[in-house]
Amino acid sequence: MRRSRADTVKTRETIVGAAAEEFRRQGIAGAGLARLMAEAGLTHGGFYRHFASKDQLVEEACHRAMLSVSDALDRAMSGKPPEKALATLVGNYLSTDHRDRSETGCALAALGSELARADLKTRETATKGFLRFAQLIAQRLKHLSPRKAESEAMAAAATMIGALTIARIATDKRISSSILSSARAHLLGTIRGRRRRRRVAT
Amino acid sequence: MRRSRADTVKTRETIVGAAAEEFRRQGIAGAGLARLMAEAGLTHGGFYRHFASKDQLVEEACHRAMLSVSDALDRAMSGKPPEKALATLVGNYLSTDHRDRSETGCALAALGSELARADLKTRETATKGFLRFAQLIAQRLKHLSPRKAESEAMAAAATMIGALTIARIATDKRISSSILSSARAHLLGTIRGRRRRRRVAT
DNA sequence: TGTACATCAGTGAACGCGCGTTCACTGATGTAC
DNA sequence: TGTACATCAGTGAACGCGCGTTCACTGATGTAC
Repeated sequence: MRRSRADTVKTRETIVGAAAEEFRRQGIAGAGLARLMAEAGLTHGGFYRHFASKDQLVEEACHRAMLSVSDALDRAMSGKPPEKALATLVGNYLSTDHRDRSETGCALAALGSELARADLKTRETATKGFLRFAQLIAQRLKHLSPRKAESEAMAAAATMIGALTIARIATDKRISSSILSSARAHLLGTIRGRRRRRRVAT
Repeated sequence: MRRSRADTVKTRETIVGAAAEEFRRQGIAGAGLARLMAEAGLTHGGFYRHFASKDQLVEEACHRAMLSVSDALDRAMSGKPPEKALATLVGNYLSTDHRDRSETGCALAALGSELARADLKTRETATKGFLRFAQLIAQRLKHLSPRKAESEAMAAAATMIGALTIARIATDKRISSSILSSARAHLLGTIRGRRRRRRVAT
């Protein structure tokens, strides 16, 4: 039966939320609409009252997932000085916790290779999410020119996404952890290392 | 009708080769056995004379794909001094050519997030491929201790895989290219930069 | 404010489709004498 | 070396299944008077 406008909005949010988790857990192709709707407490028939297609849900779920992760990282860094903030970001992103909870983590790491084959709108959303992620880093690289900071931030973001993806592929926990810690060490080295070396030089 | 033993071996190779391309092109879930067998010049019914399941083909195709890429990189570097060799590797891997031809490129970038959900054997094969890739780098970081070289090589490999994956998501060519060039600049900077800075210091 | 009617969120059955997998069948290859 | 038979690579139809999507139906909500 018909629901109130407020309920309708809430239902839609619930579906997007369930999708954002399910896609990151099972992959886009691996997550079926029927199961996903059931997880949102609904039957699958009602899906098309809210969305034109699965692709549209993918785009919105991707958007939601990206925002929630970069917001969480932003919050974790808030108030901290640049170097500490970056260490926090790197530590949080490249944690075993993040690795073991892909359903609430970074969509680019959870869905990267599938997103490359997604439709245009979804890819644009994912790209914007990546740029926002890179910007969280860039704005804290104060010792670099804006251009160089943007470039270094993109590389750092790519390192984190790649390392998390590979750490999830590895079945051997020791190897998986060493991938994460190698990336952490490298990134912290490029943040702090520059400064320390400069001090030695002068 | 029955084929000669030599033909049987050749057919199997053809299927694995077609699969290695098709999986990287369409994704693992997106590549169907019927189409894949047709591409190998066969009907789908004969598939199970060669493989126990799709999963087994995924594992073998992944293995083949990884070997062909690291062999190609190894060949491109052969005979070159370490620093030049690394620059070649980085330049080849992070090229627009590699980005635009995922079907013959690195399986970790083309299938990363799907491999994280693949079966155990496939994930082990993919992990070994990653470690081999990292080793191609590590053995050329002669100015570092073996342990540090391994760690830095893993981080560099993760950077390349992540950057290529994101470059394939971006629909805007300018953004896509700037992701590749940012990662290239960063990696070449960590190879050459260290040395230059050390000279300044001493 | 109360009544009559249109709207539409959600249900559950059904659609066609392509998937991975199985199977009876074929005829050339491989084996045994 | 030649013959008789077993093997099995490849074919093409068929299996059940879950997929995304559609639809007739329901009844509470929203709207118009």
